[in-house]
Amino acid sequence: MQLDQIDKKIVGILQTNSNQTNKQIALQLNLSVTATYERIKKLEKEGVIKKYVALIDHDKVNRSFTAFCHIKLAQHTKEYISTFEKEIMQLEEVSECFHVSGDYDYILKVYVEDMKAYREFMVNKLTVLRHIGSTHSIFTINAVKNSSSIAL
Amino acid sequence: MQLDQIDKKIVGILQTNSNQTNKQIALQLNLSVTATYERIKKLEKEGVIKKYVALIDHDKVNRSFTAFCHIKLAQHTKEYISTFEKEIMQLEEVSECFHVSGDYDYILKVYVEDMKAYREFMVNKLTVLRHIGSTHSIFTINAVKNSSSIAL
DNA sequence: ACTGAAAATGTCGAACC
DNA sequence: GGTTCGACATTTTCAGT
Repeated sequence: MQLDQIDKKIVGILQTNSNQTNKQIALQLNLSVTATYERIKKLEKEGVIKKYVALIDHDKVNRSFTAFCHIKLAQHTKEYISTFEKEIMQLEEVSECFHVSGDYDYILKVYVEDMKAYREFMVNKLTVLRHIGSTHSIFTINAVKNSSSIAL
Repeated sequence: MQLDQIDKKIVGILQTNSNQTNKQIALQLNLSVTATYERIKKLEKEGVIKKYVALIDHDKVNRSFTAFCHIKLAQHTKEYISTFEKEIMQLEEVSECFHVSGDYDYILKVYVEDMKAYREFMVNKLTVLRHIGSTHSIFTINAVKNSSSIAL
């Protein structure tokens, strides 16, 4: 699907705040409510907009501790990779997992309550996984910017 | 604010899909529409729910290339840190920026179209920033899991 | 892309368990 | 804390143009 300038603007608006009425969005676009409605429906249908979600304040739910965990597998066979990825998906503390280039194979983003909880996560959940070679943890001191949106 | 089990369930539901009607949510909670409505409003008012956003399919808008960029500052004075953080906020390619412990000072998550665009970002936008000591880039081969939600 | 109109929801007060 | 009922305002949704 090809996005024109108006579509891109809609995507920008909805990435910032999706809880606006069609009327409010139409106003920002200088478009009628129906035209806006149809464009949004199309973006949803085509899968450009994957879904709508609520973003939670980590501090208010005791998940202020963010860590990046770099992981090296013991081997790089197809079986090791696929097993590891399946298991990592099950860990609720892991909000993101990327297969990456470089010294390590995976980078995880982990949200837990505090350092104690992170230790428990490492000892009881992560290192019990088979196939893990080594890990390296980086702790965040402060989130300077933490956005879910992408610029178009 | 103290969250009970029902609140946590609401947060879970809205983190997965916020585009449901109160009625649909109430059904999942075995609660009345009004009770559901009031709990959600409270979560919003207290700031537990920060906002609602649309999530975009990166592939469909040509931002399939994800990189983690580790950055070391030249010095660690207050002035260097504050200037760097202000400048990094302005870069639209940077969706996340964390001040971290370890060998490097910052980790950025960068979304661009491809490697060529990443090179341009590095050369024209990142390395022109003053105060940067060194950088180390890690490229993602595959996103195994990429969620915005946190488990409660 | 716009107008107009029906159907569905959001919103909230009130009375009550 | 929870429920139900009711009612108005607002929105969504869609047909016709």
